Amino acid sequence: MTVYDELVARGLIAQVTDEAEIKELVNNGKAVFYIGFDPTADSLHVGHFMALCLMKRLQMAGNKPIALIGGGTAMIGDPSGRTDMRQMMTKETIDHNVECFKKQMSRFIDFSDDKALLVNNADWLMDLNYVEVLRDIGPHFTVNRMLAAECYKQRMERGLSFLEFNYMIMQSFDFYTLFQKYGCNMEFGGDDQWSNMLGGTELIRRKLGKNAYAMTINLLLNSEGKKMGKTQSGAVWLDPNKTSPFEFYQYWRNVSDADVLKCLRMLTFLPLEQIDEMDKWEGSQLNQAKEILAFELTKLVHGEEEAKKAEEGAKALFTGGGNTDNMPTTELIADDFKEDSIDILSLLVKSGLTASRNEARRAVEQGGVSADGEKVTDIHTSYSADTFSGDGIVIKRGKKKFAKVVKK
RNA sequence: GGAUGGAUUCCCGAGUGGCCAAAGGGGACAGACUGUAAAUCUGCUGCAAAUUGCUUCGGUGGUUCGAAUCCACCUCCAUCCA
Repeated sequence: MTVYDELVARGLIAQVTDEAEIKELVNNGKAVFYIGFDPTADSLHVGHFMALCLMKRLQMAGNKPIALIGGGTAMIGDPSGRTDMRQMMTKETIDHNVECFKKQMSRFIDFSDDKALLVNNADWLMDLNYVEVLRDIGPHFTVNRMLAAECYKQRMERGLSFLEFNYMIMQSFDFYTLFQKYGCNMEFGGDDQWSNMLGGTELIRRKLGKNAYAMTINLLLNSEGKKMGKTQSGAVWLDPNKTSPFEFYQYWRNVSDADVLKCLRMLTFLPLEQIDEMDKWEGSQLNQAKEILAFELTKLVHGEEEAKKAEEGAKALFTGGGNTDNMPTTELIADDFKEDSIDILSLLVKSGLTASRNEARRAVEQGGVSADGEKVTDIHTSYSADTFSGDGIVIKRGKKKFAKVVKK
């Protein structure tokens, strides 16, 4: 099976500019392609992860990836797919984020021996001269066409600033620059980037009279049509300090039935035959597929050791037995105790299981809290300091949130 | 620059002097049912020393016994006109 066919089979490809040509390039390792990542946060998230996987797949097939970090474009802010204007970011924040991105990326993509490139568009965007750019690039874009672009449509009603309007031009300029500098002939990106990417291919055709190609990856949507990789508290991050390997594992362990197979296909490197086999599974058997998905992804992102720990931890909590070593642990110090004991509400807040005492109170009143397997029914329950010596006790809030509390 | 309308809790949105910690919906959280799924039903959703107290309706000041609600100024947003 060729790489291209595999990408199709995995449901990754959304739109392409010229299928025949792209197939030819990609399958024969002749593509030099780039994917842009705007450093809007200090960690990559699941959406980026998908793009990185795609890079890896294509790199394994002999193509050369260029990871572009948008240190310059982040100064503008991409309006695509957004209903509100982005918060403007300071130069310092962006620089910091760029560093974080670089570190994380090098864990996935092999940049050694020129096998892949890592570039920052701040290097060529920041010193541009306004009038020169206008004269150089401006004539090749018409406002009419730009306004017709899908990515601006929803913003037409709510207002689109001139700043953001220019994003497409900046991104097109990136492609144009990479094409000349590195012979980059293809751009990949999320499907919401389609219009921005076409801007680049058009610019290259008009300025240089050469063909360049673009291909978009399907966004990872769940069965309800919402972007995956988001939780109530924000994105699922790849940085273990922002989303612990355990939480990461749990996120995938808990995807809905309808989404497991799609995730396996799009995100993991498991052979398609094996995934097709799982496609036949039904009902509770799908839980196994979810375990595989969670394990595989945690392994890719955090390494095998962490993946095993997360899996063990999960088993310990949900199926009983096992060890609790890897559970998030809170240490209590002497000051936390009043008259040598601590009440359940304080305990819940201390361990981060609830945000406030009010929330803790509610959780207890609704029967959602237990300590060492015993349901707590009284909000005045308190525990003596001795309880926490040794292995401490395990507090459970709801079905899926646990914390171990020990005395320091 | 001018005219008009607007800013309410996580989001949408009602409230136009006391009965307002603020309707309704969404989301989130918890319980039941389950498979750590979905759907459904129920509860719940500012904070705390908790039959009470404190902080919150864009900002700052004012009127009033009492202000999300009235007045003044300011900031921001939308629509129309330039």
